[in-house]
Amino acid sequence: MIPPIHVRLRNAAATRQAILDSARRHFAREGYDNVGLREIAGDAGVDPALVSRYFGGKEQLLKEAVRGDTPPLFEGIRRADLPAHLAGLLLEDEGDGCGNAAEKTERLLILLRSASSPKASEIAREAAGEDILRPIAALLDGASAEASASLCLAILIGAGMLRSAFGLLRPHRAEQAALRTALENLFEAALGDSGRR
Amino acid sequence: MIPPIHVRLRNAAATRQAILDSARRHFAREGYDNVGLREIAGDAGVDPALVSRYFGGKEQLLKEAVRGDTPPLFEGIRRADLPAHLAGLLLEDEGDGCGNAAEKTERLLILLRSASSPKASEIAREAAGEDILRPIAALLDGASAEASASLCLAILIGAGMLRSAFGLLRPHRAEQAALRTALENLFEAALGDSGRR
DNA sequence: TTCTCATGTCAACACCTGTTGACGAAGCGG
DNA sequence: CCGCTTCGTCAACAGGTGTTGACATGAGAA
Repeated sequence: MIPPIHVRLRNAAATRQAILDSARRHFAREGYDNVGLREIAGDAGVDPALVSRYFGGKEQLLKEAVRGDTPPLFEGIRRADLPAHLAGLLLEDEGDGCGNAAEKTERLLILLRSASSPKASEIAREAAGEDILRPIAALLDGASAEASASLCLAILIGAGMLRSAFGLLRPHRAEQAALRTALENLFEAALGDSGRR
Repeated sequence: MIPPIHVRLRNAAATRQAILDSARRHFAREGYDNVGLREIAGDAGVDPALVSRYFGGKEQLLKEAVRGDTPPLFEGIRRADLPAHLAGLLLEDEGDGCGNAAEKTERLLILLRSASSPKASEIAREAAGEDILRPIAALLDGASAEASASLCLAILIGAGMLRSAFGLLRPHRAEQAALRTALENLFEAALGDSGRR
């Protein structure tokens, strides 16, 4: 189902990237401490020891998986686009349909699935603040900008959790548009009266 | 900080209850697989072996902790009261201020903090459906009743997660009322046009 | 008391985790 | 060829988990 390239002879950079990709996939789908280094290394076609060796530990691996080279979640987004964009981040997490999440929302999935772990929650919290809360709040103004952004993050986490862990909020094609507009309305309500800057 | 009664001589029913109480506290605050049987047993003043012996395993303990004797979350609630009641469930999770969550919302915390664990997610999913989704949907009508209830659950999970794992959405006294009304508006938006039955 | 059974304790098991040190082997310049 | 560095593998470790069987000890009955 997930066939990575196992033929990769003594190329340090490629091996490192393969580990990072495998880690992103697994962290996003299972969460930080529901997956072992042996699984991550196995899917990368590598010995588990290399993970600790290259990244200096599982926590560092999570840090690089969360930060790393992925594009920012909010770029060129305006206040008026926010609800639709947020709903899109949630609903497009199926990606290419091969079980791989879309690259842009993979980080979001990693964050929300690793929030419960005590080892990972600090990393997740920091990344969520930097990558989600701050960009959203920057688009708003008024005293309630931060609170509104927090509510949006809450919806992201809750709805993402329902989808990825509970299998809920995954309607058929016919109802998908309805869910999207419902989510957009919800995000709009979370933003409240935080006007355009 | 949490001193349970360690003097409990050979009373099977009382020890069972003590284990269950300790498990509820820990599951609600740390989540299913972030706490060990040794911690739960330790706070109950009991040998860890007794947990497996009385409940037949950690998973069964979670099942009893989630079901159990606690009162239902939605009782005597009408459609018009729903937003305020849902917001109350979230904001009153501090309980007596001694670190113990209010009994009524403890179950909610157990559910949302154990949703990520693969061992516990099935139990959490089932309990969430029975104790939250179904009661909410029962108060609504129309084709979108289930979807609206799912959105409410998403807000509960997300906001609860932000509060318990990230420490967010915990305003000072002055802003507490504002958060409450913001949450009520959010739940109202999630309910959408699902009218009163 | 003595017998008995429920109740609780102890130590150990088997399993899994992340991590590391010692070793092997490929690539490459000499 | 040799020597050397980089890359990868192997086995093992220390720590933690849930669980279980053997043993101790309480309370109550005969």
